[in-house]
Amino acid sequence: MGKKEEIAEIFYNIASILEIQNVQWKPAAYRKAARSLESLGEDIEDIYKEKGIKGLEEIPGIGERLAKKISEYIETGRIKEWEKLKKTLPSGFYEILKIPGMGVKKAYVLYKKLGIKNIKDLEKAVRSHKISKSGIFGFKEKTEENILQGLEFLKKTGKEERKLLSQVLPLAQQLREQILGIKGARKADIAGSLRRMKETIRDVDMLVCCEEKLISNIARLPVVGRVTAKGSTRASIVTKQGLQVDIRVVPEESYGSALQYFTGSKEHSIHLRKICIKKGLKLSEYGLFRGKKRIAGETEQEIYKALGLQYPEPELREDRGEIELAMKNKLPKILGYNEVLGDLHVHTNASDGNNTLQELAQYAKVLGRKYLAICDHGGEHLPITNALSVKELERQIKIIDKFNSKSEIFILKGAEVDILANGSLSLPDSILKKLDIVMASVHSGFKFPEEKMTFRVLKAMDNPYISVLGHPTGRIIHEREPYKINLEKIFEKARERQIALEINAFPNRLDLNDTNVKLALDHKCKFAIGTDSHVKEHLSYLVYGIAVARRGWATANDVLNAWPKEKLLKWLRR
DNA sequence: GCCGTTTTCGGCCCGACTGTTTTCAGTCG
Repeated sequence: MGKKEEIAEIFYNIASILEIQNVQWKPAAYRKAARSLESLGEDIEDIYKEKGIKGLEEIPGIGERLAKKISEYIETGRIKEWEKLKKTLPSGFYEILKIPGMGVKKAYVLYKKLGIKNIKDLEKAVRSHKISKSGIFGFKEKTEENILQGLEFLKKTGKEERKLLSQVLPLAQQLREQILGIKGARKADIAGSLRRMKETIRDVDMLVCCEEKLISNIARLPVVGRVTAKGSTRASIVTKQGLQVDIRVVPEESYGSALQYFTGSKEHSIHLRKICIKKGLKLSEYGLFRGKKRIAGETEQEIYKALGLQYPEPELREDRGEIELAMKNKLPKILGYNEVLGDLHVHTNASDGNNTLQELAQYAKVLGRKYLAICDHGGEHLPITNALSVKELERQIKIIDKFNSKSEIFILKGAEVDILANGSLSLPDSILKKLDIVMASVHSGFKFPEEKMTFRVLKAMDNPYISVLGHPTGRIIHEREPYKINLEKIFEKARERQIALEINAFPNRLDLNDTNVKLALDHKCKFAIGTDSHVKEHLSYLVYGIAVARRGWATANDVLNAWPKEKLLKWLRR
């Protein structure tokens, strides 16, 4: 858990205590601040280090008071007010709140009436039916049963991390197809964070337009493992693969407003609703209303239009300034999923890949790619298996030239060279200058202190033959934190030296990530999307890199591989 | 406690489902 998650957890807990104390509004403010911290792209300590308290106050939902508390935590490792507040409740209390269905109110009643202080107490009380027998107002057998289910769920999934976008998207698309296959189902769409293509997903929101009675048929589909709730317009299911899906049945006339609402993000929707209130309108999942009259709702487009806003693509809806720009009709035209023509990071079996150049090229052609950059690892004595020596790379260059002379798909001659500890590269300039594209990446010394790491990468970027900085932060989702590096300095250098930043599309890398892409765009950097394929099937991961670019507000002009081959080669050969 | 093209004071998103007290509070998204 990083610093910002730690602070967010404290804020959530403070919100719980204030709610018990019946304090008005503050709990919501603390929760909003906590959510805001969790979704923060940058490192909270970096922000504080660079811009101080003022920088913290720029974070949405953080004002003067909370900024102070955050700085106190960063400086001293604790928040005095929290240390005082937390003594009012047993330390295990906050764990109980993580059980689905258990909120502050219920947990507090159980603590006060039955002395339940932690999850262990709770489980014991439930199993011995102490709660239902106690006669406490509002707690009977069904409540007990639900707590037990919640406990089981927490035990099973509590440690389970959010799933990768790539694991969820195909399953959700498959479920959507099955729903559309039910007789009488007119429309079905993925909403929620999955529609916004977030890098990780907790659960899926699915919208369906059909007769309400058909919800039972959906609950009986073969992919469905368990039904956890079912009403006339909503059902919650868990698929056999363990994916949580919330399904909502929506009438035709409010399909667009429902899609808008359930796509979120929550912050985007709340911001939108506030604008509505100012205009004397009301927006809900049932439509946009003036008084009782529905003035829009069938499509998302007509809702945004009625509010005087440009239509924002789902990937933009994070309340990161898109609403303000949409008001002024100044939203960027973000990169389209069909606009990327090639893949700029592919490995063959010459280094650590599994497929031959020919197999990769053929599969890329099937996927509609126009060009492909082969960037096998290069250099001797590397911590990377099978890196190519200068001789082997020279041989590969000849093979590619021969291949290109009689192939429809164009192969760029490239290499992924290693940035060594001192900032030098794993291959000499004499071979680099013979390549079309040189990607430089860090593959060792991930624990370097920030200054050493930044210096090392900056030094490597002074090499005249480097065209792309590979996976610039080194993070691997669920496995490895990004290494400490001053990205602002890297971005400045990248613009100065005209080096593109990779958006590595491999599903557990996605590096740069969305917020860093947006930051780099402020520095006017260019990007190269690459799948980092090691097997030909990986070539289809391109979509996840495009999603990151879109979420980072990049346009086709900002992304090298959205350019035609000639323009790309000209840029690379400057 | 945050926030500002009506406000530095006075607002703060909206609705479904659940269990239970059969009218509504709690929880969730």
